[in-house]
Amino acid sequence: MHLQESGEMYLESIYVLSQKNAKVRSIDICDYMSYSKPSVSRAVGLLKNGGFINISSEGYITLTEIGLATAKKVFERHTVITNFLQSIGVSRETAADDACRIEHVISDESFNALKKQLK
Amino acid sequence: MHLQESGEMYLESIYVLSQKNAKVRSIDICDYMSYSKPSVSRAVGLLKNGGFINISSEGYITLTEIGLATAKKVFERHTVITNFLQSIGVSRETAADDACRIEHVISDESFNALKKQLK
DNA sequence: TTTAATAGTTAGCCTTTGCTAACCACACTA
DNA sequence: TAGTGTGGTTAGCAAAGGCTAACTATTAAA
Repeated sequence: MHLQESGEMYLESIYVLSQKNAKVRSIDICDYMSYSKPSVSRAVGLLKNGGFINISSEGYITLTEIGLATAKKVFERHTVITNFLQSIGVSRETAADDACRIEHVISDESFNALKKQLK
Repeated sequence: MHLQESGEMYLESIYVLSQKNAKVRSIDICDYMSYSKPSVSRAVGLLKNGGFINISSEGYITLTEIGLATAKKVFERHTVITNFLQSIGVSRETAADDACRIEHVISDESFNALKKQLK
């Protein structure tokens, strides 16, 4: 199942939230992403159908193996791109904002080249 | 009037086409972008309404001042990003493909940093 | 016990931007 | 004159992905 840019953002957010919160619910995603409850509700349903997350009966969200792998990949891109941009003089804030958008559209080849550059 | 990513792509295409063809019609954009006639017809109408292009009675499309400025800006981004990616070892083809998407989402700040890097 | 807050869902709207089907207008040719 | 090709438009569908309004269910507090 192919994941849209927005799906990647949701997975990344869930990953980040689960790094610091232990329990992640839809409402936490709403707060984190500043999206409405219905938007998150639908997205979460799609991610569940796609096999990227599991939802417990109490509403707690966990990443599946494939969901975690995807989230980690996107998150790594985010980190590397942010760091790279900062390394060439871009401000922390702008670097993070741009990384947020570039992470979804950059190819593996270019990403790896950027990563190499960073070392 | 704010321009969507797709609007930028159309303007850039019109700019590129007008560099080598003297006369640009909607059908040329169809061929160049591999979009259907109705898609291009609507996009062209929107760009005209937005004041980015003019259309002669014979159907020839020209960029207005603001349209040209926008197109040039996007095109410069495309060129700089492509060159930058190639300069760090990315293949010509992938660099161009990635530039095509990154050019629409990168901030001025990051773009200028990349450009500086290229010198 | 009734009320209020919190979490989530359902229904349905809106925009963007691609598409096909079908049509119009014009020019050229058999 | 009828048919054909070319360029463009209109009507309307579809998918993504945001939104609000309104509902349900559960828990907590007055």
